[in-house]
Amino acid sequence: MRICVEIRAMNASSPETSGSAAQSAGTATLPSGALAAPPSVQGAGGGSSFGNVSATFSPLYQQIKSLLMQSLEQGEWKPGDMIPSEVELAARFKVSQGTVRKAIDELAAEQLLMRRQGKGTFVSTHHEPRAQFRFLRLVPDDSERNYTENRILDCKRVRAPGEISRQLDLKCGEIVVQIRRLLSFAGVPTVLDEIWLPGALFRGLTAERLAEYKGPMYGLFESEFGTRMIRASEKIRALAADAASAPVLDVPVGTPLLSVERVAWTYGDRPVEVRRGLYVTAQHHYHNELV
Amino acid sequence: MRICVEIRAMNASSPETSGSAAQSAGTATLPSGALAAPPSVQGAGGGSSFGNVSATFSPLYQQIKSLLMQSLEQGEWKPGDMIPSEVELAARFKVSQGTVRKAIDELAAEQLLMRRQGKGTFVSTHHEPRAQFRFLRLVPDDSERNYTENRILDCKRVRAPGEISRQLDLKCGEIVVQIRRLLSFAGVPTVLDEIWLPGALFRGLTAERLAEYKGPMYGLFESEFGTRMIRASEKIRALAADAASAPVLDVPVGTPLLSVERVAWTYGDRPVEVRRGLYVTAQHHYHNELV
DNA sequence: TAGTGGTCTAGACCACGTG
DNA sequence: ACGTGGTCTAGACCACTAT
Repeated sequence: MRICVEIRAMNASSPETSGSAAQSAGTATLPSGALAAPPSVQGAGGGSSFGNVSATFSPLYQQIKSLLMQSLEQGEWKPGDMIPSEVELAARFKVSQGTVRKAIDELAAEQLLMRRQGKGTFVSTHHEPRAQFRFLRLVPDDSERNYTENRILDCKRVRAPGEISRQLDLKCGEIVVQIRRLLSFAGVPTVLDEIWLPGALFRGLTAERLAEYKGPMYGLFESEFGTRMIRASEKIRALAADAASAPVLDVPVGTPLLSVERVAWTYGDRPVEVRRGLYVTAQHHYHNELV
Repeated sequence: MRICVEIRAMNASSPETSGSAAQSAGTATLPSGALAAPPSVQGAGGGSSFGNVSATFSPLYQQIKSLLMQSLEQGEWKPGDMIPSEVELAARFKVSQGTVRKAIDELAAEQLLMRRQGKGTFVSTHHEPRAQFRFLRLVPDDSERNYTENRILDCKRVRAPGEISRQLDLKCGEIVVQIRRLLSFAGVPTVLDEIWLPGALFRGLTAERLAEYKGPMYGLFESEFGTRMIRASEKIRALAADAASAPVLDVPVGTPLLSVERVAWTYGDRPVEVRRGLYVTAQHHYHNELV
């Protein structure tokens, strides 16, 4: 099904330089076929030289950004893929390259795209080494960050506890995948995670699948389940190790631990993961940059 | 003393549109007087249509950014001030408005400047309400963030301990101001901070001065001591309250606390504060957004 | 109405990576 | 040599704010 996409709420006209015959861009309207995707363009119409409606104004580049985001979400370009060049996209959307550029700039700032000069613009992926520690802010006090030993303790499907279903926007009692896993650094148990994922999105996710997978967990989610984590929020507290966690982390009961509660979102601001971690901070710390 | 500033390592030429007589920008060289400030421009020279030296290439807008940063650092525009308009700056630096814009964009992203449509571009300040909680990431679990009770426990000048002098890039044994203060939320002691500042930069800083000052501490530093914190880095751990901190925070010895060690920088990547905080996270949490 | 930042265009050239 | 993103320019118009 192809739907006519109406971009361009209002628009600047072309430069009328002294004596030069620059072709007019005027108030064009993207005719169709630019994208086989449902439209999501807001903004009232308006001419280039008369009535302008200032309510619900959305810049062109924001509309382009939305369209690009849709293409990403719908998998027109997969993680790791190169997307069309700026010139191509400009032609597709019937806007200038500069406008496409500004849309891509924002998507790159949000880490959804990666620009590489001379090569192209690529869809980000959790598989590239750079992304390895994008969400794990725990770093060793002295050494470099190195690879991790990941032990899956548990993986089962359960009815979502109230708090979890609320955070995942699920109906009460819906099925979630519940994972427990232990991360060790240089043989030292350091991170005990408990993870909840919407069952509907992660059919076929088992402890075996998790255990045999080499690489970051978000990479697995992205490649095998088509769910890409693009943003997260964490709440951090200090907590004493209890009888359940202490033996797993190999610390005495009562040891102060970092409690890190994360919610992760995918496209469209949909929460798709709740993760509660307990971090041993004897040889590590949670790093944060304030700007 | 006025020094000739050599901007513009290499440069694009003007558009030679069909038949139009656009004036050439060519390979201009900022003659002088653009700014009464020491130059800091790197980048080798080069013509517009021959040999280009690719080593140490620095885009024009980065050079403009550096010059703007110098003006900020040297106080040509004070916190809260409006800086000259983009058009004015473009004229001053003999570049296009777009180039100035890109420089300002980056400075705004780094929170050094704030753009306000229709009004102008302003130097950020720690006094504006927005900046109040820019560096304090501890937020109440339930309620909104509200004002704070700030009690100065101590303020003295001491020889910097080894670790502190190292972090502040001071010579061993140099004098630092050491402050201890307690933050309470709704009457509940919550944050116990220990702060070290280079003594040379904070002459005249006393407990009285700190106590009587209403408003954020970084605001005081900015207004009264001309030192503006623009960036910080934190290391977070879980720690048990000890005999010294427990009574002040009104918690039992052994209570798990968040330990937050901050280093803050001013212009030129110079560290000017070390701060060690102990946070009670019974009713609060440290909030962090991952992107 | 004037001035500011914000958007958009069109075109030129540069730096980078690959053939 | 070619294609990609990156820089730079010049100019027009829009949105917002203050007067």
